[in-house]
Amino acid sequence: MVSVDKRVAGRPRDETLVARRREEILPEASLFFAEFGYRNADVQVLAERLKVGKGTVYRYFETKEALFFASVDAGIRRLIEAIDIAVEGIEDPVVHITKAVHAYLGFFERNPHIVELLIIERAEFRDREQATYFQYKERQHEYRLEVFKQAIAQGTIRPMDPDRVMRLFSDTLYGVIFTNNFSRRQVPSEKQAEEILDIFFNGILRETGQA
Amino acid sequence: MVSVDKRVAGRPRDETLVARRREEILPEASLFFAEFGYRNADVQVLAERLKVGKGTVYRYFETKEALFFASVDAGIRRLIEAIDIAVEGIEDPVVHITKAVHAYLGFFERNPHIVELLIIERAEFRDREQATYFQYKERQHEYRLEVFKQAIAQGTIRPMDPDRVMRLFSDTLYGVIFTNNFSRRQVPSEKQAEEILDIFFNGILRETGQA
Amino acid sequence: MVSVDKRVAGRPRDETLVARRREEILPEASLFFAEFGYRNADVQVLAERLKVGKGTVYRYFETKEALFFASVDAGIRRLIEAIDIAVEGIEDPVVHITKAVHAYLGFFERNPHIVELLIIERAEFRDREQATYFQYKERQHEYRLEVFKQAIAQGTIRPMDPDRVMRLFSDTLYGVIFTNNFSRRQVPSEKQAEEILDIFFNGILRETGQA
Amino acid sequence: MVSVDKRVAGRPRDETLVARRREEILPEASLFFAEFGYRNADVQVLAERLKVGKGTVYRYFETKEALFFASVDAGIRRLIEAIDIAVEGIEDPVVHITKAVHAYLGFFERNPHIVELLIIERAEFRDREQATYFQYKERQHEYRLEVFKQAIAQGTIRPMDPDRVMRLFSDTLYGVIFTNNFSRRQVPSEKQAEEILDIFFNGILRETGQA
DNA sequence: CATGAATGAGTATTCATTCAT
DNA sequence: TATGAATGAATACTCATTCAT
Repeated sequence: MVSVDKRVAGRPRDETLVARRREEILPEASLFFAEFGYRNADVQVLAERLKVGKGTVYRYFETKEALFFASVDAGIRRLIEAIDIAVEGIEDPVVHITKAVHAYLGFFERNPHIVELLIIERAEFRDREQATYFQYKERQHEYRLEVFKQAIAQGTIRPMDPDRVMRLFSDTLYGVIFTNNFSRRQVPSEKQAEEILDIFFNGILRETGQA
Repeated sequence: MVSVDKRVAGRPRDETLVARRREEILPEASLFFAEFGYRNADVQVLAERLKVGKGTVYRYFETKEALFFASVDAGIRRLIEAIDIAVEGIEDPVVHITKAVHAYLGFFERNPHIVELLIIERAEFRDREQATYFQYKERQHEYRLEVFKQAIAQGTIRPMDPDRVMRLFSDTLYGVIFTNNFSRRQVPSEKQAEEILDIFFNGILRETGQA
Repeated sequence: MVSVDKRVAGRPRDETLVARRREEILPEASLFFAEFGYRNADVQVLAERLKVGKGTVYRYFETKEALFFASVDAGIRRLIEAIDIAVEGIEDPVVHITKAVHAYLGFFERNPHIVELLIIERAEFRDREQATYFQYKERQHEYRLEVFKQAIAQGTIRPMDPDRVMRLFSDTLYGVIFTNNFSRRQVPSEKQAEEILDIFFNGILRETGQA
Repeated sequence: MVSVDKRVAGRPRDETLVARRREEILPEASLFFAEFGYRNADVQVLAERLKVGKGTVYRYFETKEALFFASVDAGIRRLIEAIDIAVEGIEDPVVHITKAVHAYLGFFERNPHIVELLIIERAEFRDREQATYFQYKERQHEYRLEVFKQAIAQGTIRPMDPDRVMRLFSDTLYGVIFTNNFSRRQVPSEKQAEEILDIFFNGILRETGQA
């Protein structure tokens, strides 16, 4: 991730430049799309914010669309990273899940504009096979699933379909970040995470038993 | 100069026509926006589908934007209605909630394109104070909240903040319909509702007790 | 001009109706075009003002263009009439001219919107062979010219080309009504007429004699 | 992240280009509006005549309206210039006036389309406080008035209100150029100027006295 | 490499006119 | 005859993308 500067001989390798420029452009582009949406976002304006020529943006990203996807992509990658770091080395499944939920909500609390990108992607590119977010999610799926399976195996979680539990977890989180964004709620992510976990873990009925 | 003010009748103005035409246009418009998104939706194309002139569409809806909002609006109203009918007269809070969840998911199973409209509204009109969906939700809020309070009062639901429970419920459902839509999941709504309710009511941990 | 009501037998003759309706529509149409210009004038709006259906307007005037020309035409005809009445039976050429100038300016003082029509006609229909105004003017030309010739013959006016004098007279008046309109001057027409006649008759130089 | 703010120059911004392009576009635009009027003038067509893309026109003029006003403006400025040059350094008021009248009529003889622009401006933008022409005229007013006052003071022009004389002069000229344009008269401007001056200076009556 | 000038496809909206009732 | 619902041609303006400098 950190590009080592191979400036050994006379001319720095282009490879580096391209990567560097892209890294410079993307964060601004994310904020930019989040602010204006896709269609209303004028590349000229982005170029001005970046203090570069419009042509330069196009030099590093083939099309506006590619730039947008790269922005979403970078956001998702950072989300995955944040979660990975949070759960790194955690053995206990319940703690694992807890940490993951906190990391997820915390990430979007710190990067609210990334939610916008997800919405925009879906709204503008309705026919893409799978939105970026879900592509990544699929890749993480097996790994995360393991945690649930483990918890069930060790009896912490009652016997249920791990897949559906996991799906519901992630749907809920997804719904929460959307709704936070839509309604401009200001609940601290820490507190929100605890509430969610409480209900998910313990249910809402007094007599635990059956629905 | 000399002439009776009210002359021969001419074609009488059909007072119900406006309402009728709008009813004819809206369902098609909903599908249309859901298919193309807002910006990519060419009113000309909608007119062709409706087999009317473009001017006719504009005769009944001031602008494309107004048409879009009317489409979203109609969708939400139908959702609210569907839920209201489902819970009508149900006294028991748990049954009430159960019915509502089924109605909600069932509605979007039958009207998947309405999810698209919600997404599009948010993506295109990011600065609207509150998206249509949430405006309606707020209105229903107090009423739905009562159900949770009742359930807590009668001891069915353990003592918790009814507001946050309700929020989480609705966030989850919201996340579920979005995710269903995004990932084109084909889980029957009935089954999905049951899963959600099971987890919400009972939690996922075997030993109920600790957070 | 005053349509006699031939309502003798059962059904009134259509001829009358057509004329009557046109007479009802024209004055309103004149004001209407003067207010909005030609392109910005929406026939629908005119119809509303007249409290008739849009189709009715089209029943009596083939096209919007025809309606506009008819409006201009009616205005010009009224101008000519006003002048004719003013100079009727006046023998003395100087008095004749004086009366005509007063009548001309007085007419446009009372009917300022007709100036607008002249301007609009020219602006919108730049390629018409001769604007309505000038068609009428040509017809009056010979007759008015006679007055000048007479005045020259009898020595009141010094020997000059009667045609050019007359043209300049009319150009000046034309310029005056335009400028009055443009600059929204509020000089009473009586006074303005006198000023013009003073200068035209006597010139501005102290020593009268040669150019 | 590490990068010098000012990178390789790239294509330098040509500061004079904007001015140059506007100069190139305006004359064609003037002819174009004069030919079609405002509403009938399709910017696409203008672009074709200029052999540039439509976007280029819009790059240098915000809107069609702005382009039109700029055209009128440029015309008027050239008129004022032409007159200023003609009267430069002329002391004698009568000669001054004479030169000015010649310059005025000569200008419109050479630039007949500018008359059209004045008419169009009035017809299309009826509610503008003061048409461009009159804005400029006001600015020149005081200066021109001085000439008349001088002539009266030195006794060349008989005692009269200098303001009304000047107004009538300019109204007449205005009427003349309009009428020339409308009726497509082909009188050489030199001759026309002389005629006007003859009548204005000397009047038309044989016995000079007063009306 | 970097730039920004040029381009033209794409689209909402208006309104004169028609014609069924 | 009177009406007004329906129509679709017409057009300003935006902005992604290209490419000469």
